[in-house]
Amino acid sequence: MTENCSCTNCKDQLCMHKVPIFSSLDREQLDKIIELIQRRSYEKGETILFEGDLMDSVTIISGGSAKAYKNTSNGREQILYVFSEGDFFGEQNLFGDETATYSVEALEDVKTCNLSRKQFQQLIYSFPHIAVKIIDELGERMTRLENALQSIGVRNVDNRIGSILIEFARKYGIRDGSNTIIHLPLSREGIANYLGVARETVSRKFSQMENEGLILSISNKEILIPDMGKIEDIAFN
Amino acid sequence: MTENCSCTNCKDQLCMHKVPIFSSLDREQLDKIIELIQRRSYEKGETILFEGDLMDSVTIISGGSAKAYKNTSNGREQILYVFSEGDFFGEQNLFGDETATYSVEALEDVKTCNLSRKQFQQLIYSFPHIAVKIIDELGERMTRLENALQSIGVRNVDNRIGSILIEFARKYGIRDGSNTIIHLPLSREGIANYLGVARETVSRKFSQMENEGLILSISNKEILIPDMGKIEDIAFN
DNA sequence: CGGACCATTGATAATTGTCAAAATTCGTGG
DNA sequence: CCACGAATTTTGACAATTATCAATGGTCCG
Repeated sequence: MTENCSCTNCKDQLCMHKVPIFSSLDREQLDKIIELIQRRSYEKGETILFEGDLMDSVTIISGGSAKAYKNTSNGREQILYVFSEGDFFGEQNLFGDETATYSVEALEDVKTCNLSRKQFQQLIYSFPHIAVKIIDELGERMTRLENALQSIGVRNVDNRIGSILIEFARKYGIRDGSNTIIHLPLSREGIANYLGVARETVSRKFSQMENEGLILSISNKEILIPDMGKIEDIAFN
Repeated sequence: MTENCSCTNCKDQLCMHKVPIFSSLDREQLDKIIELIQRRSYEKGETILFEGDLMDSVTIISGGSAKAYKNTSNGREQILYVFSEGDFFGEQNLFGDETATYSVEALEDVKTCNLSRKQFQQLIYSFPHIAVKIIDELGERMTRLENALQSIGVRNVDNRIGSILIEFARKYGIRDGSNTIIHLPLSREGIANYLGVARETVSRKFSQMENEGLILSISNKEILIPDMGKIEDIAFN
C-alpha cells in the first residue's frame, strides 16, 4: 500500500484506479477528473445518504464498506446492497433532479470520492467509454438484484443462507487449504435484513449448520467453512 | 392508428418512436437506424428468449406484452418484469458475450424490433445521448427492482397485492369516474409468481378483497376497483 | 471488570404453502 | 349462439415454515 504518500494527486489517483468505470481513461484524462473530485470520510455507523434526500452527487467508495437499504413505515429494513471499494451510487438520479431511493450507512469507517452530478454528466458526454462502463456495471448490478429477487421470492431460507455465504466468501473470504474463512460484513440482524427473514431465524439456521459441521463460528463476525462444496449443495438444493 | 400504412419505413418509424431511448434523435439519425432494424413477431405463449441462451441482439418491444422470469431447478418461476410497448431487453449483455439471465415469454402476440449487439454498440458510441437515455432507463428499472425486493422481503402479502394493483392500474388501467378498470396482464398464477407467493394465496386474497368491496372481478383478466384510495391504504398499511 | 450490545434458544402463534376437489371461465367447433 | 371440454380458478382442510415474544447467554470495548 502506498497510502502513505499524502500528496493530493497520489491519493486521488488511488481512488480513481479503484473504480472500474474510470479504468478505460488514460493519464491525461484522469488528471482532468482528479481536479473535480471531492473526498469525504465517514465513521462506522454514520449515515452517508438518507432515503428521500435530494441527490446532488455521485459517490464512489474508495475504502471501507457500507449497506444500502430501504425502510418501511413500520420500521423494517431491507438491505439492497453491500457496497465496498470501487462501488458507486447516486447514478440513478443522474438526469432528473430526483431523490435518493435508499439510505446508505457505513458498516466500517468509509472513505469516498464525490463528483457533482453536473460534472459526472459532462464526463459521460466527453468520454463515451465511461457511459459504456456504467451501462456494464449497472447491468451487472441488475443481474445481482434479479437473482436476489428470485432468491427471496421462490427459494427457501436454507437456499438463501447458502447463497449469501457463497457471495460473502467470494467478496470477503480467505482460502486456507480447503477451509474458507469469511469476515462477515453484516451482523446477524444485517444478514436477516438482507435475506428478508427474522433475526432469530438466521441464528437458528446458523446453529443448525454448525451442528451439522457445515460452518464453524469463530466470532460473531467471522466464520470458517470447511467445505464450500457442501454450502453450494445447500444453496442450490 | 396508422398501422395500415404498410411501407417498411412507416412501420419501422412507428417502432422507433415508441422507444424512449431513441427519442432524442432527429429524422436523419433515425433513418440510419431504421435500416439496421430487424422486425420479428411472436404468438402468445411463445418464448422470445431462453435463460442461458447466448445473446446476440437487443430486443425492443413494439407491440404486445411479455413476461421476463427465472426458473429454479425445482420448477418454480419468479417473474422479474412485465414488459410492454417501448421496453427493451438484452442490453445487460451488451459488452461481454454473455448469456441471458432470464427467459422472456409473450403474454399476448408480440412484435419486436431487433438490433444486433454490434450495431447497438456502434449506436451508443455515435450518439452519446442514447447512452444517457439507457442509463436513465436502467436506473428506473433498478429502482423498480429495488422496490420489488423490499416488497417481497419485508412486506406482507396484502401490501404486495395492493402494490401490484397500483402498478397495473397505472400501466393498464382505464379510469371511469371514480372507478378504475384494470386489464390484468397476468393470470392468477402469474401474479403469484410475480409476488413470490402461492397461486392459491392470490385467489384467497382476491376473494377476501372482493367480499370487502375493494375489488370487483369482471372476468379472470379484468377487475374493477371502485376506490383506488383504499387499495393504496392496503399497499402502504 | 462492567455494562451495553448482540446473539441464541425456547415456546407459541400466525401466516402461508400444499394437496385435493369442486366450481368457474374460456375458447373452439358445431 | 350455444355447448362442450380443457384450462384456470376457487375453496377447504391440513401441514410446514417462519415470525414473534420473552428470557438467557455471550461478546466486545472502554
